[in-house]
Amino acid sequence: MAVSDQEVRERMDAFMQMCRRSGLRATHQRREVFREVARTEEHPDVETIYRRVRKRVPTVSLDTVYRTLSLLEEKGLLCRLEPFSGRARFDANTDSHHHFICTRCGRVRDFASEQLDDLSVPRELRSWGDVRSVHVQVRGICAKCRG
Amino acid sequence: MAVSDQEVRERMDAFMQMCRRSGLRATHQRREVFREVARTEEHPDVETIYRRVRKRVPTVSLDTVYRTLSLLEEKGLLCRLEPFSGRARFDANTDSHHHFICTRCGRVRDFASEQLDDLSVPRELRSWGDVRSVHVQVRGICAKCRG
DNA sequence: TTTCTTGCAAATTCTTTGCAGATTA
DNA sequence: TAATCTGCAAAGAATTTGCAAGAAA
Repeated sequence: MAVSDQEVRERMDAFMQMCRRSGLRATHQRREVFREVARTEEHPDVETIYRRVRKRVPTVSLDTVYRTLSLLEEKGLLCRLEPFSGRARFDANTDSHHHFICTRCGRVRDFASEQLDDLSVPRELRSWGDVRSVHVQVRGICAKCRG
Repeated sequence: MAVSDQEVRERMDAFMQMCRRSGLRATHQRREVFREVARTEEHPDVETIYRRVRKRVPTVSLDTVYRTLSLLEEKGLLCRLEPFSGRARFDANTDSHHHFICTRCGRVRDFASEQLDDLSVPRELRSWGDVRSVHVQVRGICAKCRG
């Protein structure tokens, strides 16, 4: 679950570089927010990150954590697990199918594929738990947005 | 984008059957909420469903739409596009990777797979837009939850 | 200094809940 | 009738924003 020291160092370097390139300030708060996400593979939520950062930066505020995470996402240093989930969206198609998602407008289009349905996933997964289903998410820019 | 009349009819039948089996009432409101999701492939959000249902059931309230959608999801008649997105979660791994998600506890575990990275998606997708990346989401019950 | 950043507090947005009256089987 | 549903209004959770004070180049 923990990321190697080596890897964390590389990620921190990438962060410092990004700041220099973008003319942003690598403040104490920003460094510690990024470090908390960079050092783990457990994909913490905002509240968790906030709680952990506060141990080292007791005065940090929750909205700074939010602002920093948005910034880091925008700069490509991290991404959110479900990027298009501002509001709940529903699907009455209960057959197995997959999704093409336009990363610009958020539109989602279904597609079916027998080939993708019986995709074989790495053997190691079996020791992690019972696999119930496999969903493929294809991301890109839709024809409408491409213009 | 529109679902065939035949398919819509079948979905409505499944809904009526579910109500009977579960001892739930197939009220006007519930029927129209389900119909709105069942008749389209565009995956509408709650507000959109509400707006459309109101055309036929002007007195329906937003919270009834919410309650009905939860109920329908629970009964397996529909599902939400991003089921695990109560709060935002972050990932500092910018290399291509995939996710195993436990549908019980929500824990997410990364895995890499060259084979999955160059998955070939159906040809038809190319006409929908530029494909940028492919993410595989494996859902199941993790070893810890299985007990 | 001068621009960028932070913390506070309040606002927004999305979703859920308690309750009394209306509705359905 | 008897249990279930609905609409209303208010509460709750997650996230965003305006602003004045504070920190970094």
